[in-house]
Amino acid sequence: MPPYKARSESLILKVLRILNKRMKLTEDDQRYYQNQEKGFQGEVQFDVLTEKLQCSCHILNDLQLEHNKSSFQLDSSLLFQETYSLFDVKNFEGEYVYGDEYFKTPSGRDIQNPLDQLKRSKLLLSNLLQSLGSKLTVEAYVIFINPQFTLYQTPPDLPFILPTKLDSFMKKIDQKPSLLNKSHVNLADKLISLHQTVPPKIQLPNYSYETLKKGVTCCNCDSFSVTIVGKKLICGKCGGEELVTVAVMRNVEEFKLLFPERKITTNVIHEWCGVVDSRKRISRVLGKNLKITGLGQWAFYK
DNA sequence: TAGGCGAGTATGAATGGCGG
DNA sequence: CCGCCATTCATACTCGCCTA
Repeated sequence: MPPYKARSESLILKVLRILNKRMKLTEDDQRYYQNQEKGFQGEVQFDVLTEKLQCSCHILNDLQLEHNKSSFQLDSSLLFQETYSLFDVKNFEGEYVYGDEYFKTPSGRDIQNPLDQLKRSKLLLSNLLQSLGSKLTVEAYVIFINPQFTLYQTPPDLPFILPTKLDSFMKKIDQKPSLLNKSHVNLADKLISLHQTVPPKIQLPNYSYETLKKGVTCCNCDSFSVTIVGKKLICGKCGGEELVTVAVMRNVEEFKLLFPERKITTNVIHEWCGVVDSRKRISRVLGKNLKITGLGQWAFYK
């Protein structure tokens, strides 16, 4: 069953991916980026499992909500007839020892116990649902998706689903008796409408147009060693091919993500794309795919 | 004499026509 | 499709004049 609300990469992850190939990230930023990437991969892996469910439920991924001025995020959630299950997906890897505040590891790189966060989300969601007039019971779980994760001395009765228990847990969920009606669709739509696309400001690495590497990257392998042959962009590393038009627009999207406040003009994109030496070609591509506003020197694309 | 105002000039980016 | 070139056009800049 496809999700009722699909997941997409967060803005932060998208920007980090672009920055990672166009500049040298500091060690901290690099680690932060890898964590984001890993977290996202974990969520996607869990999506595979929820989409396999046969039971009657709505899958709502990646909701950013707010209640009483407190915002909270639901990685993954399932709307059943009588219950609303939310899942915090963690892609931790390695061996840890349970602690109330931290999961400890001999290497000293401890990670925070996600339980408090989970309780907070659960409470906020319960209150939000109540304020919307819904009587659903909220259940909350932390899903440890990575098979290479072990947590020693885990107290019993925690809402933790460890990798070895994941299969049976999903089976149990699938047997939940549930029949959905119009009110559930309404609630799902309501929650989606409350979803905030602009997540709370998160610190991004410092970057500037001047210091970023310009050029078009290969759509397969992110390499900058691409050349233009006729209508196509050929990658010297992996041999990947892509229409120049498509490649330029892909680059424009990257530019927009990195510099949302800057105006898109032929010259800017010409410089940004590097390999395309004809300004006119850029201008044509932009004209075809975007809407031009203004005239002459002050024309820009939207 | 300093500051405000506006006409005239410079600028720089897109466009359209043309030949290849 | 591509590059070249003349043309166009909105705004920025300059500078002189008028007023307090």
